[in-house]
Amino acid sequence: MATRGRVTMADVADHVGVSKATVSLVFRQAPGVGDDTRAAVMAAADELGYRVNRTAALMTARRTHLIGAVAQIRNSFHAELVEQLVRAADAAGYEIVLGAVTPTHGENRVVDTLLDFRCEAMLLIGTELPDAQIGELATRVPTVAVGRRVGGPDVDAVRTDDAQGIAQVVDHLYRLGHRRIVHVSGGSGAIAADRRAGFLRALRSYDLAHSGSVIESDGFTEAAGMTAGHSLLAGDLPTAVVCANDLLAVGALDVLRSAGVAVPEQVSITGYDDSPLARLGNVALTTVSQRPAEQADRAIAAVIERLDRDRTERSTATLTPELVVRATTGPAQDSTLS
Amino acid sequence: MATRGRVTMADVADHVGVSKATVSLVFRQAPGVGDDTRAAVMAAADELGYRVNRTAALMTARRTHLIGAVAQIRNSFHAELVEQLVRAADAAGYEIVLGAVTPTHGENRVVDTLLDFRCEAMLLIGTELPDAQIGELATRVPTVAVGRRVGGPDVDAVRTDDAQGIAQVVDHLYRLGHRRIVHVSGGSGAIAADRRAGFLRALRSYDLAHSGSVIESDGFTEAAGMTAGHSLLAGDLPTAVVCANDLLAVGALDVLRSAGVAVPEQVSITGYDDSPLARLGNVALTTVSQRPAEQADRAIAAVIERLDRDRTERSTATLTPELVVRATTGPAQDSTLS
DNA sequence: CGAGCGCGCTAGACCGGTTTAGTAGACCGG
DNA sequence: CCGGTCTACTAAACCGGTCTAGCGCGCTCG
Repeated sequence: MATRGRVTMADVADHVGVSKATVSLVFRQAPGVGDDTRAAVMAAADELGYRVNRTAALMTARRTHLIGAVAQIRNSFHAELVEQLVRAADAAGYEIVLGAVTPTHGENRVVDTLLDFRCEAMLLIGTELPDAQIGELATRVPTVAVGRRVGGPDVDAVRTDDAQGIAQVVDHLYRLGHRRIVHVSGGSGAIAADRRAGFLRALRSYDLAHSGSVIESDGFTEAAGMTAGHSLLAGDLPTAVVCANDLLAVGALDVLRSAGVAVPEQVSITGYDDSPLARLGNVALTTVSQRPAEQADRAIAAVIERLDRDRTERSTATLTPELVVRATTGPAQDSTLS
Repeated sequence: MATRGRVTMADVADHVGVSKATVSLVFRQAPGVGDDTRAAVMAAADELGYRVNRTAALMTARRTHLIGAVAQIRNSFHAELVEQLVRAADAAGYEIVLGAVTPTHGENRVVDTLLDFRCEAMLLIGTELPDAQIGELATRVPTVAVGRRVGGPDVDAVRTDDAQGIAQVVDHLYRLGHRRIVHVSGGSGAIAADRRAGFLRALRSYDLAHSGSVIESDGFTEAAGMTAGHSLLAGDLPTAVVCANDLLAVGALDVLRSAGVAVPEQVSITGYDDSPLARLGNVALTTVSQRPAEQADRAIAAVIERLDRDRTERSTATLTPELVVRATTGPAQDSTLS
């Protein structure tokens, strides 16, 4: 049944009649072993069912080739990004160790666990940790914040330009004739702040600051979006609602439609992330793509430059997000043009 | 910057003037250390910034208290289950190591990686691996298949009764007057097979076998659901469509609605999993809950019985799934009652 | 008052690899 | 025939913990 006495390197060595060191060399494809010996070792390993013990190997090896990724797997955009990271890391000869942030397991806890696994670098996806903590982490291990602006001299950042993304949305709506535009914000985190600021700036650039407003919500969730939807209904309906992410948009969309508001005829709604959710036919949300594949490539590249090429200066990559127009936006209805 | 010379247990021991062993005892909260010594060690560790090296600890310790979980994080039902597993494992003093199955990282690869991390048990969520492979894995390490029926004497299984869940759906539809019911299957895996069989059996029990049929699809994805939707449109529309999971249902729903088919007025549609997706207001899918919290509790319990209580006989738990009626099912439209 | 016990602590082996320093033998030019 | 270099391989130290056996000491109890 269960192989209690695991097969070890010494077993293989004995079986072939060579030393542990030789077996080690063979398994790391290191040079300096004759072809026949190599073959004999492989054969014996095969026969005995030997597998290198990763844990033991990690102990002495200076390198682990492990990269930690912290993500909220419930968020489908995060899930997609993780898939891309796995792909990109794989291509570079690294492995992603995934830490799932859940209601019961906060980011700090997850980071600690990943450090315990001796990850050589850390990718923080959509993190809401304070800058100071990220900075401190970065002194221990190369750290890349994905999807968010971050301070600190040692922290790399890969993100799309949220302000620009929101500006694209506002521009799109403006061209459709919208003038009274409301932003549903995503709470108090750094990402929400960037998007809110981008929204306000875009409004000003169109001289719409007087006719726009912001609804604060308490997070990037569908529930928060529903609450925001109710606030919208309670007041004077705008012609367009710019939500800070897709989940918020879906929540708001739901409440408005249930209340008999036609979308996009009466009110246009937009999201952010282009998550798989937004792509669903029944949702078909106009949104902004954060280019997960490119972000993943950049993030892995940043890690590798530090790990394998001794880069020490900070690196930041800001990609241009991409507006994805779907079915929740349309021409403003007899807008009260100024 | 980076602390090259990591602080080790010996450093802490020297600093306090005790032995390595004592420091080890303190950090494992083991008994046999005086309160003052304990405090002194903690203080020194704190001062030096010491953290136990998990990798080293894993090497000798017979126990790792790690449980591997293999999941497709893109599937929001899986993501939810993982969250529950993390919670349940935490409560039992274990930690979940999450392996993400992605298009580029198959289940086998993920399992190998998790074994390398010396997980003491393995949870396979919605696995599509062949029974033989699962059985072989189970001889190495306690294994629980979550959400699927599985053979093999050593493999524990926690699942909901898919046949019964589908039967509940069919019953619900029957009471609404539906007679011509089509099943959209989820491919060739074990889970899809169970649901298909359950559907056919339910039809027979209502003597509807002649008026029902099955559309085969190539997986549990939205894309497959869309393909199925097109097949439906190409033929004689049934009054109800029972999909093998929520993603399929959402895909089919999308295609049908785009084609002008009213749901649920003209055709009722159901899913399976009660994933967060199904709960979205705009989707509001009638579906079947697989009780993720309970399944997680049982799965962890099964693991713990093997690990901590030496159970060796196989254990299977089959929970009763729960029909969740939402907005995609309604009375059959002037059904062609026999 | 001495044997017996439990507590607090320690020395040193050990886990399963990697790595370093070094050896034995083949080969080669002079 | 000798010194030198290269190749194939090995012994032993080492990584940073855990664990076992055991030791000294103060207490209790007959």
